[in-house]
Order: sequence, then structure tokens, then C-alpha cells
Amino acid sequence: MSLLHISTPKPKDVTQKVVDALALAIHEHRLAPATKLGEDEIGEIYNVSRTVVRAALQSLAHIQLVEIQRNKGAFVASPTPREAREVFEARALLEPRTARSAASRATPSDIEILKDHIAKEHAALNAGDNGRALNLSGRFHIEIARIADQDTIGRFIETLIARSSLVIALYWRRESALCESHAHHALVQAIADGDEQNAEELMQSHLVDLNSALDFRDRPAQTLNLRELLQATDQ
Amino acid sequence: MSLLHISTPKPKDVTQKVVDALALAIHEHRLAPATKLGEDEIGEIYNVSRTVVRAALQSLAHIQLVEIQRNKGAFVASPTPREAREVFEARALLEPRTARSAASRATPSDIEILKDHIAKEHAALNAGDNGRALNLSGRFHIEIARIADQDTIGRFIETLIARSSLVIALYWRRESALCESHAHHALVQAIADGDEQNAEELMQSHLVDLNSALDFRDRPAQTLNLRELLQATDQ
DNA sequence: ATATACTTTATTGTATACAATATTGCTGCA
DNA sequence: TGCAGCAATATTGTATACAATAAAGTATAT
Repeated sequence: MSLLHISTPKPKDVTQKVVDALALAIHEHRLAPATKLGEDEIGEIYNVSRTVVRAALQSLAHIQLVEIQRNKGAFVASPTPREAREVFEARALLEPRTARSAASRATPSDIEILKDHIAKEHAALNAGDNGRALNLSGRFHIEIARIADQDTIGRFIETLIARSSLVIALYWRRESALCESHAHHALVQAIADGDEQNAEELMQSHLVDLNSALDFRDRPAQTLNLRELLQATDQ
Repeated sequence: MSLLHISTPKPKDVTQKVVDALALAIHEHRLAPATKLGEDEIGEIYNVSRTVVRAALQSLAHIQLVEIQRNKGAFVASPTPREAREVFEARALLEPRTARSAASRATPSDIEILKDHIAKEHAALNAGDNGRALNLSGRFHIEIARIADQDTIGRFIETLIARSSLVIALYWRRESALCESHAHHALVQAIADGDEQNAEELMQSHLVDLNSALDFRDRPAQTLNLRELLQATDQ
């Protein structure tokens, strides 16, 4: 369901709107890791009560886009190097197989959608809107999972890509922001050709490339972790 | 964090208690698929307000143990044959690799924990408590993920095993309830020996066995789906 | 007798109010 | 000045109250 994004004209789910708005802000790096997300603050911004804000934050916490600390509040998640590594390990385990499956099932309209994504991503890059480009890049991967028609694994991939956005915000080192268009384009070609083997291998190498552009070495922890560290050294 | 189960003496999280209680009831097949979970009803049972019940239900909905329909309420999830298949496909993709990793990292105390699980499972079976045995069987798999020390994939496995409980409730066909003790025992041995290859293969064949004991052929849909079907034929 | 419209009831969605906890800022003392 | 303890404030956790929607029941008309 979450993958399909069926247009629901009437049923307005306010909570989901807040979830989407916050998730988008995080994906586009407008909200930095470890940012405090006060309930009243968000409620005022979107004109909803704390009830729905809390529901939205809990929802985001479940996919680990935010971290909730009891009696402290919600913060944009700040993956540790270890967590960051795990995210990409999991993607390396799930996505190549999914790309293979997508190659065996993609319809012409699916290919159109993928090409559309790439075009939009390219446009965003040219416009200098890196946040939007990053978001579109992630949705490209999600779209492949949708085409693969594996809802369960697709959901996992969705959460991994969401977290990847945070990982990139924290550990990206390359200057040239997102020069992965080539990889995406080759992938679409393999999927369009129904070349399962090639699709799987291209996805694998694409993820290796992404991973190699990350630098997981220790970096100063975010505000919260830092505070905890200081308290620890105090004792 | 969820995997570690660190004993938190004081901080009483009421919501989590409700989540755990409901999840256990589902895992032990005391709550059947498609059972309606009214908010007031649950609130009275546990003496908490609807606020926490709603939070608990949303949490369970996220791991797909319950399904929430807007303005209708929450129901114990009732996986379709397709969803059931997907759950085991995903397990087949994740768990063998995890077992391999566990074999390379397990400490003697880890082995003790696994053997303890098997013993408890055996005892539950002898006592005729199939629900408890099933739950312990699932926790055995979760324990292996914990030993593998892969939190991200471990969480995925946790949700898959939770859903497996529902799948088994709906699609299990073998008379002999859970004669898988042998498989678990052999797995522990391989992990204890640090035999990665064997651990991976044993897990794989164990999952194949489980899968072959399921019958995914169409079965009468649950109350809700049935009602929707009738409405459709009406038009 | 059946079907349809309306009314009543029950249940969920959302907002607000109160309680508990954490954080911050003061005041006084060494 | 610096720190300890207390007071004030702010924020989260939980409960309750109100609004919106769906379900059930009832009456009336054909």
C-alpha cells in the first residue's frame, strides 16, 4: 500500500501529511541530524494538535528517521558509523535481488516511470537543488522495489533508503554531489531489456560505488551523544 | 535496542507493556487473525487510556501484526497467501546469511542461551502448550540475529518472525505441530563449532522445511475481506 | 414484506486539560 | 566567584472531552 501511493482523493489523513512533510524535510536535508523536534513547535507549524504530532513522530521513529527519548522528546536520527555501515550492508543484501526481479517483471510503463525519475533528478541537479535530487535518487530505488512487486522486502528497502538519506548527510565525502546518473541510466536499460543478471550486477556495483563515497570514520557525535559523552567523562 | 532487551528496572513505559501483551497474545495464537481490537475494550483490560492503546496499536500496525482501517478500527492482521509467501521469501533471503554471521561471532554464553531456548521449547511442547512453543521457536531465530550483531537486519527478521506467527496460524497444515527441534539443535551445533558454511546451509534448509509445511492455497477470507467481497458482488 | 430514509448508538479521530518529569534560572552561602 | 539547593518554567506523558464518521436499528411507504 505504501509502495503503491494510490491517489486517495477524499480521506484526509492529517497524521500522514505531517509524517510526509517531516520525512521530506529530512530527506532533503533541510532538517539536520539530531535536530530537536518539539511537539508544540511542529503542531503550530502544521496547525494540528500534539496528538497527531506525537503519532507522526512515533511513526517516523519506527522507521528510525527520528529517535524518541523518553521524557526528552524527538530528534532527527543521527546514525552512528556502525549503523550507517549496517544500512548499506542491508541494502547490498536486498536490492540486487530486487533489481533482478524488477528486470523480469517491468512493463513499458514502468520503464517510462523510471526514465521520468532520472530526468527529474537530472533537472534538479542542474537547478542546484541537491536536496531534491537526493530525494529523487532514493525514490528511484523505491520505484524499482515497487516494480519487483515484492511488498515486504520493498518496505524494508524503503526504510533503508530513508535512513540512507541521513547517512549521506553525515558521512558523504565526495565533492561532486551525486554523479550517479550514469549508474541509474544503465540500470534502467538492463531492466528494460529484461536482462536479470545484468540488472542484479549493476545494482550491486552501484551500491558498492555509493558505499565507497562514504567515510565512516569517527566524527564528532551530535549534540546529544556529545552531552552523554561529557557526562560519562565526568564520572 | 529492541534486540538487546536491556532490563530497564524503573522507567515504566506503559505503551510498551500493552504492545508486548498484545504481541504475545498474537504470537501464542490466543488472538486469532482478523480479531477486532477495540480501543475502549483494550483500555479497560489493561487499565490505560485510549491514548496509550492507540499508540500501542499503531506500533503493532507498523510491524504488520495488526491492520488499522481508518474510522473502522484495528484488527489482528490476516496475511493473504501472497503476503505469507513474501514473508518466507524474505526470511530465506535474510536469515541464512545471518546464521553464518552468528556462527562467526557466537560466544560460549550465546550458545548457552540458544540451548536454553531449545530446552524451554521442548518443555513447552511436552506440556502441550503449543502457543508458547511456537513463540519460543520464533525467539530462537531472533536470538540468532542478535548474536549475528546486525541490528538493522535483525529488526527486519524480528518483524518477519512476528508475521510468521500469523502465517502459521492461517496456513499451517502439518499435524505434528512443531517437530523442528532437530533442525534447531543442529543449527546450534554448527554455530557453536563456528562452522559458518554449515550454519548458513542448515538455516536455509530449515526455512525450506518450514515453508513446505505451509499450504498457501486460497482459503476463505476473513470476516472483513468477506464482507468487502459481498459488497463488490452486489454492485 | 421489503426497501429506503431517517434516527440512534457506538466507535474512532482530534483537541484540550491535567500530571509527571526534565530543564533552566535564581538565591544564598562558602 | 563558584557551587548547591530550591523555585520557576518548559516539555513530555497520560487522561479526558468533544467532533466526525460508521454501524445499527426503526419507522414509514410502496
